[in-house]
Amino acid sequence: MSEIKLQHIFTMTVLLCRGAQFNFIEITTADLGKDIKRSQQAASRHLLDLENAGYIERLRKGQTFRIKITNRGYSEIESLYSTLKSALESTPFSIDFEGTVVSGMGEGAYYMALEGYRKQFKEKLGFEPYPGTLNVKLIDQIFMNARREIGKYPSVFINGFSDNTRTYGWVKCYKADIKGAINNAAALVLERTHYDDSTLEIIAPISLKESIGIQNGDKISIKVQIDNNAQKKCQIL
Amino acid sequence: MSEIKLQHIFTMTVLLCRGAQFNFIEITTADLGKDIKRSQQAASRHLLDLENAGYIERLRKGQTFRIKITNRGYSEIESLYSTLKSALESTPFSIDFEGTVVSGMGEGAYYMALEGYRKQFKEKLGFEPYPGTLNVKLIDQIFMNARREIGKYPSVFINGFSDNTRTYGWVKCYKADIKGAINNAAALVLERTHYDDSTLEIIAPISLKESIGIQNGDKISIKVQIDNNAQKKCQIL
DNA sequence: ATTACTAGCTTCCGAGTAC
DNA sequence: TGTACTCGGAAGCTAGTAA
Repeated sequence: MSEIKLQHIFTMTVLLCRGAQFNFIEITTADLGKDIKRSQQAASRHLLDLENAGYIERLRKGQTFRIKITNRGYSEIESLYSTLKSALESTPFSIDFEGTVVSGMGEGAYYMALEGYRKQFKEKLGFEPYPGTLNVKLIDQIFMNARREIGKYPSVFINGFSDNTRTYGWVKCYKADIKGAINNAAALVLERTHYDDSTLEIIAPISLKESIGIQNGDKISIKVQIDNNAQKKCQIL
Repeated sequence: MSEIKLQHIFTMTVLLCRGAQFNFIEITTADLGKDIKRSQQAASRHLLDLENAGYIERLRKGQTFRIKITNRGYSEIESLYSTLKSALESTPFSIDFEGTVVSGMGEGAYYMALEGYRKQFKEKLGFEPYPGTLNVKLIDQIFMNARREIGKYPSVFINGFSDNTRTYGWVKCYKADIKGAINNAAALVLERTHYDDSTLEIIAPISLKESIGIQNGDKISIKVQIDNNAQKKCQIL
């Protein structure tokens, strides 16, 4: 963990921006104060502190100073940067849900059986889903809020299609684990659904109810993965 | 610029690491306090402040809270991260020198004329140097310190060689600009040199003394470039 | 167990000003 | 001009403790 004081972060950043990693740069405490949005006196204080801590080196040149960041000073700011970087870039991009298994209306099985969907599922998810969705009734308001949000994130996108009689909407799929059971299921966000935000629909290569022994009324935990890299794009928007 | 208070940076970072960007996470103020190396009370204060600022959302669950970072809160920490990132990754990796042109000992011209060097210069630097080095006497202690350091950084490396009579040392080249004159010169660090750290040797495709009209005794400014990407490797060592 | 209020102390800042 | 000292006040922290 970084030992540098929080108050000195911007001061070091400004010095870095001006090239003080390699050069003794000329900067007055008044200018520095402006850049860090503090008074001249505060900037002067910071420089004294940083010098005492061995994070910067100063050389007198008449009335002014020339300043260079030491290797130690650079390591400190780099370490802080790394901490932030890992927090922002390596966070577990997943959303956890808890709910109880409920009986579907048979609709899931009907849609899963349609060739227009089956082909795409196999191609894009890598498995042919067991015909039928596992419907999970979410047990808390926070899960419902999250349920509403997952659709915003990058997904495996299953296109809608139409046959002779009607059109079928698109489906967004998110890789999902069911804790204590399988790790290659998928959570669905449907263009047209019969459920509200309190229900999460899950598909898997196998029958979850039969093979894992999940029954209606059982409580289960589901971890929905969100694409880590695609995430960044999402946040910039 | 980020509006988030400095004191809250670590608090937000810890929340982020625990997945609070997507989930309402459970964390007690005591645990949070430990992670940010502050008291339980300070952590409690931070959460109150962050909540008021609209950077986090909290839901009561009995005696404890569940916490999620808002979009606004995420933007704030991201903005701070960007500031640091640009300071660390986009700094101008160059070292500035000032000195006066001095007369060489004719040695430079001799070495530049050797086929063993000329071939490599042409191949690796992209130009055949004018036979003769421009010798710059550095005018300040800080430039001599920097002169001693440049050899540590990644360079265009010219291998040494030997002919029938003797061996010749390696040469490290660094892209360099001469302010107000040309921008495709190179500063040299020699394995075996006749000068101490107070002299910088420069080569260029043309005769700097003739074509630019630089004369002995003139004061010149030189900017030596350091490879930006290679830099990171260097710092880890 | 928790969260968070209060009191008191320390750190940090800005203004005035010496040099 | 510059830097940096002193002083008063604000901000932030800890410990004690209420709820």
